[in-house]
This record gives sequence, structure tokens and C-alpha cells, in this order.
Amino acid sequence: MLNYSESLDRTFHALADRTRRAMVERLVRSPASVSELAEPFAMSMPAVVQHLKVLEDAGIVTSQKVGRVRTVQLAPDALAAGGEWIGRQRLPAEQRLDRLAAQLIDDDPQEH
Amino acid sequence: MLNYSESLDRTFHALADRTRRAMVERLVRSPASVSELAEPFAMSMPAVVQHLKVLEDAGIVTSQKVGRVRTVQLAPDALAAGGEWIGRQRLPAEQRLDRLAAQLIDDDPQEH
DNA sequence: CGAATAGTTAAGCATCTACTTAAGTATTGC
DNA sequence: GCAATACTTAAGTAGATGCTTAACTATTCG
Repeated sequence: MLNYSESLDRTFHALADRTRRAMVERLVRSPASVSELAEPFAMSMPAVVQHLKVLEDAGIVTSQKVGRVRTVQLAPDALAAGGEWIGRQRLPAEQRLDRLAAQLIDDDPQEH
Repeated sequence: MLNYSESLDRTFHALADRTRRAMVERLVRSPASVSELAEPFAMSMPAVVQHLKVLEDAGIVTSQKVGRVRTVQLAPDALAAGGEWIGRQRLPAEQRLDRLAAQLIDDDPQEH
């Protein structure tokens, strides 16, 4: 198992490339083959496969090959750790506003 | 102004390094000088300054120099765009669970 | 079987990244 | 003024990254 920091390194590094983000956005809709994922990009097949490897090493996608087709899908909670890390880095001022908002909603649920 | 994709590139790239993430975590507590930020790391001052430049180029921190001291602080909503992008990439299955949870809370606020 | 399809492997290359050391420039305190 | 402090600038380097082309393997279809 990877340590937490290394895992965040890989997650954020994987997301730091627009091609890979576009692949993730596509995979939110449904799983896809490597060719389907390659189709929108003016890029060789090996390049696409290398991007997929980065996503897979980061635990963002999983894949399995059936026959000659590899199907790639988003891992459940793929981006949870990254999202949570970001969520934690809020200025105290913002956190206070968040708590205030949460409290208003809690106190008076029928008003929102 | 940068386009959205380029801005996400920089944000996620900035966060893909544990040294820079540690700096962000430190800055959540309060603004700090370059030397204060450098202190936890076994790294030369120029290396630290280069990391800060990456964070600043990504819009995650801002800084200004007064006298010989440069003070660095987290930008308000520094990570908002990155957090929102991640938030959007949820499998439909997870989104359904989220909506279910939200609905349960809305329907029955005193029960949680 | 033989051709088309889907992906894989290997090698090479320009550029970027995360450092380093060395030398410089403003401030500030004595 | 002069030394200490707090950066800053410049130049260099090993290794990672994002591609490429070429050649290969496995599977499916007619």
C-alpha cells in the first residue's frame, strides 16, 4: 500500500493534464474502450495508453481486457482523497462562513 | 486571463508535490515569511522560492514584500476551482447516493 | 487461413521539474 | 558604516514527462 502523501502526489499529478482530465470526464458517463477514449485526441495510441497508465497507477481508473478490447472505468471514490484534501485547506475565515451557513440551514430547514 | 483548463493544469500540478502541499497546510493557519515556510524542509532557500513561485503562478498563494521580508498567504478560494472540478467527477451511481442522502436530510432534518 | 482490429512494447527525443551551488542585492540592527 | 539577515538571480544537472515512430502480439471476422 502506498502512503497517503505518495497517493496524493499521483492523484494530483494525474489530474494536472487536460488530456487525462478529459478522459476522466468521459468516463463519468460510462466505461469505455481504449479506442473510444483515444478518439477525441489527435494523439497516437501509445500516448493514450501512457495517459491511461498514469490514471490507473493513481487509482483513478481500473481496466480489464476481454478478448482484444480493454475496457476502462472510473474507480469508485476515485478522487475522494484528493477532494477531501482540498476540502480541508480552507482559510479559517472561509470555514467560519461555512459553519455559519450550515447552522442557518440546520436551524431553519424550511427556509432554503 | 488564463483559460480554465490551463488554470486547472497549474492548480493540480502545484498540488502534486508534497512540499508544496505542506506549505499550503501551513498557510491555512496563518500567513508566513519565506524563511518560516522554508524551516521544516531540508532544502536550499532557492528551492523553496521555486516552490512558492509554482504556488503563486497557480493563484494558490499571494505574497508581498515589506522591507526585506516577503510574506506569503493563501489566496481566498485558492483551491475552489480544483475542488469543484473534482466534485463534478462523480459516477452517476455515487451521485444518486448523494441525492438520496441529501433528500433524507431535507425531508427529516431533526433526525440527523 | 488471412486480413482487419485492438492494443502492446520498445526505443528515442525535446522539454520540464526539482533540485543544487555560487554569487548577488536590499534591509535592518548595533 | 558594517555585519547579519532575508531573500534573489543565474547557471547547471539528473531524472521525469509527454510525446513520437516502428515493430509486434493477440483476437475476431469473412
